[in-house]
Amino acid sequence: MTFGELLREKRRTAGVSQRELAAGAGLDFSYISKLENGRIPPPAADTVVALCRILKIEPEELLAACGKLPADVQASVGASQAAQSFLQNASQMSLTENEWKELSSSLKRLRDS
Amino acid sequence: MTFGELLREKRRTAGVSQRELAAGAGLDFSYISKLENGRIPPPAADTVVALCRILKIEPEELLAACGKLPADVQASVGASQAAQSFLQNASQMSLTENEWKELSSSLKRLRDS
DNA sequence: TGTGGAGTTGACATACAACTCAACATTTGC
DNA sequence: GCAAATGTTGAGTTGTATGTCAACTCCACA
Repeated sequence: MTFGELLREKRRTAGVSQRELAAGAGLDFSYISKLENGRIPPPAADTVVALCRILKIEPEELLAACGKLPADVQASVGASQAAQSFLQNASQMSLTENEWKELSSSLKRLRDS
Repeated sequence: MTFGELLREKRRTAGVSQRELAAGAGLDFSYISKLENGRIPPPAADTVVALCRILKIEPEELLAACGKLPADVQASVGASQAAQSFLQNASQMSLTENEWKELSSSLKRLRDS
């Protein structure tokens, strides 16, 4: 499932036209068309988030489909040395989705307890 | 401590000239000078890693000083939906260095046990 | 049939990242 | 004190990201 195919599916499900989606996100409608048809690479991560806001969906799935991190996440994670180490290890381990979910639980426990 | 100041310190500690460092990493020596003096923004993450290889140091500290993630890390983490969720939560929580280290322990336990 | 909504396409624009090159200045070893 | 090593600076280059604009097509339907 490419980014474009996914975007088209989500947009149709939301029942909006390319023009409506583009206007909501402050983009040109022709740009949406080219994205959906894979004519150009996926947009900037922050643009993906803006599109998801209009489509009223969580951005994770679309972000994952284009392999990008939102700018704020990138900044906060990139600035920490321990986070850099963590991510390098995680990257080398090729974690499964379930393993990432386990880490999310560990994350929650950090502050809950 | 800016990226440039840190780079200069690490380079001096390693006892190499700007020209030697640049040659090892396949760069122009004038580029190193400008980086050290903060005349230009930090280089691409992969270039930082290349510099660290020449300086024989671990890349995390320099990477953190410029807030960037290596391309391979970015790709592997960005492609996972669960990793996207994890990082968005982690980002919002503004984790301390120690908390990131705790998560590294959790990461290790995932596969050890 | 012709009009309006929806989508597609090609050409172009703009900005920034990530450098190089050539010239000059400064420092250091002897 | 001077030659070689080292460092600094300004201008220019190249590529990629991230789009816009104008022109077009296609289709439903009144």
